[in-house]
Amino acid sequence: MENDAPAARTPPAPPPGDSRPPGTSRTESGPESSPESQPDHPRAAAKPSKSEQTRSLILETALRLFQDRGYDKTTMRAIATEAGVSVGNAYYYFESKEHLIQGFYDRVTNDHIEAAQARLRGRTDFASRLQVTLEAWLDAAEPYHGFSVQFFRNAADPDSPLSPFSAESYPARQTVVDLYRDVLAGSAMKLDAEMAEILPELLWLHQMGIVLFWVYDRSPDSARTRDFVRRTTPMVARITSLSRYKLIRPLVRDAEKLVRDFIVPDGIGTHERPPLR
Amino acid sequence: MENDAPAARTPPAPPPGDSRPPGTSRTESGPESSPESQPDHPRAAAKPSKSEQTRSLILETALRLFQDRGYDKTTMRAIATEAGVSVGNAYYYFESKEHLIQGFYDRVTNDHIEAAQARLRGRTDFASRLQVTLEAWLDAAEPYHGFSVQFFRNAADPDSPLSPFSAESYPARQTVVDLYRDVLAGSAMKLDAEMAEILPELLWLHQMGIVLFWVYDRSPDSARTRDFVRRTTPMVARITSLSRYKLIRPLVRDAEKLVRDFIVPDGIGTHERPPLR
DNA sequence: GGGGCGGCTTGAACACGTTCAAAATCACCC
DNA sequence: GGGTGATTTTGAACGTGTTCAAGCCGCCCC
Repeated sequence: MENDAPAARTPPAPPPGDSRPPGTSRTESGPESSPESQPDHPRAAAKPSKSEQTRSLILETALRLFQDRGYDKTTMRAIATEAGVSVGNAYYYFESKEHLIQGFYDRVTNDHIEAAQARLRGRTDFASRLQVTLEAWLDAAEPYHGFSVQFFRNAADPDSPLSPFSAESYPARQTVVDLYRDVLAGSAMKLDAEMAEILPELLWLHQMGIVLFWVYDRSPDSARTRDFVRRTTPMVARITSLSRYKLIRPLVRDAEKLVRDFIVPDGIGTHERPPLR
Repeated sequence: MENDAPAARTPPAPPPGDSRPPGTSRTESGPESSPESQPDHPRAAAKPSKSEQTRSLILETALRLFQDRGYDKTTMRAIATEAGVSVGNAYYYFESKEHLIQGFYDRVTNDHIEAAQARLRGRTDFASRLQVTLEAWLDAAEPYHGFSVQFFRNAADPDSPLSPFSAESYPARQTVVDLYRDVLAGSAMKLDAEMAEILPELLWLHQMGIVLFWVYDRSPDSARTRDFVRRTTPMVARITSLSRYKLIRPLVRDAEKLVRDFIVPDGIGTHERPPLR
């Protein structure tokens, strides 16, 4: 939407450098997440610059209102007013209303990883590790089930920067893939080296599938999804374990190639799709 | 969205009866498609009432503009102007801009069914029947690949009437399920009677999966999706054939129950399965 | 102090989807 | 023809997401 043909009225160009104000890594500035872009002060616990304060104030307010009134009924004006800033200011920190949802996603991801790691400690059975990891996600996401649909509407658009396959989503995605790498590594399961490299990504995809299921699930407390996880995890584990055998590996490779093809590389921008025909 | 809390400003009630103006069956009134829903006047070839003319004029215009400029860049004002009517008039016939997309979907569905039936004639091998059916869909949909994303954004919202699982989508969905019933019935494959009842729905779901893949597929002429279909169809056929065996059937039943749970029942008449053709 | 300079903030203005009360047109009967 | 009620059509107005030119503020250097 932003790199479409200009709206014919936009004169010069974007004011802030190119995209994001400072201190704006996609994965929320959790206590000790991966010191990604700028490993400036790995120690300095909190240096909430004025800018960062404003940013998170807006985000907090938005998420609160989203939960209270739902996404659609929360206007940007309301968010701004409630946060005590101007609309324009909200847009200075977030490219669009939808980008605020990314905040929710980042938060869930962080909570998930933390909770999962706690539950994984001491467990070595792979199926069990996989199951607790997925359940940890469900627990982390449950409070936001109400407007998760909004998030998924964007996920369905491969062009949206909010799509889990997008380049912009790369850091967040990688964090989760790493989690699954750990789920595998910490298990007693024997694995081929190449498969150990490939499987985490596929397990991430599997989680995406579960999430899709969950979005559609209306049962109280997402009981149906939980049931689904409980029942299918052993199957997935079995398949994973089969990847040891030469016979199966090519299949796994194919699957991985497939995923990789859909992930838009962290390179030049979006394949501008011409207006068709 | 329409049955949320009222907008507090809408005084009495909707002006047109309850929902749709006359002559507005969901499956498009193609020139000589299958005289489906109402075989009232099997003869009267065309009685395009003024109302119906206006409606289809608007739809045609919209679809044309969508193809020319893309969905986002086509404004309701542009559609109305181009069609020579007022914006309000467009809204008289279509609840929203997104509902216009339903027109595209209906059209593709009709084209698909027609093409599939032609290609099915003479074929008895199930795998082959399945494959040509899916390929027929790809061919029918290709011209609209450009804005298929738009359609799928809504599909991702279980609440949207545009979701393939919605009650409003019931007729269109049923038409396709019937097609798959035929794909099965016309094949040489032996089937358990109960499975024959259940499988068409699952094959429909399978098609939805392919569609999802296709939406994301950027390869020229959707080559990757075609490849995918070619490679996975035999597998699906094998699984289908396995449903003959007692051991597998419960699994199929489970899968079907799952689908059924997500499909929102058609308002009043719970799940009546209408006479199949 | 003054003069930049760059990050931050503002709010009016814009474009677009959508609504609605009123007007126009049609259908039908006396 | 004329009346009457339904159907269709109109376009101004509204609310919302988004943009942008202009202003503000803190900081550094002379």
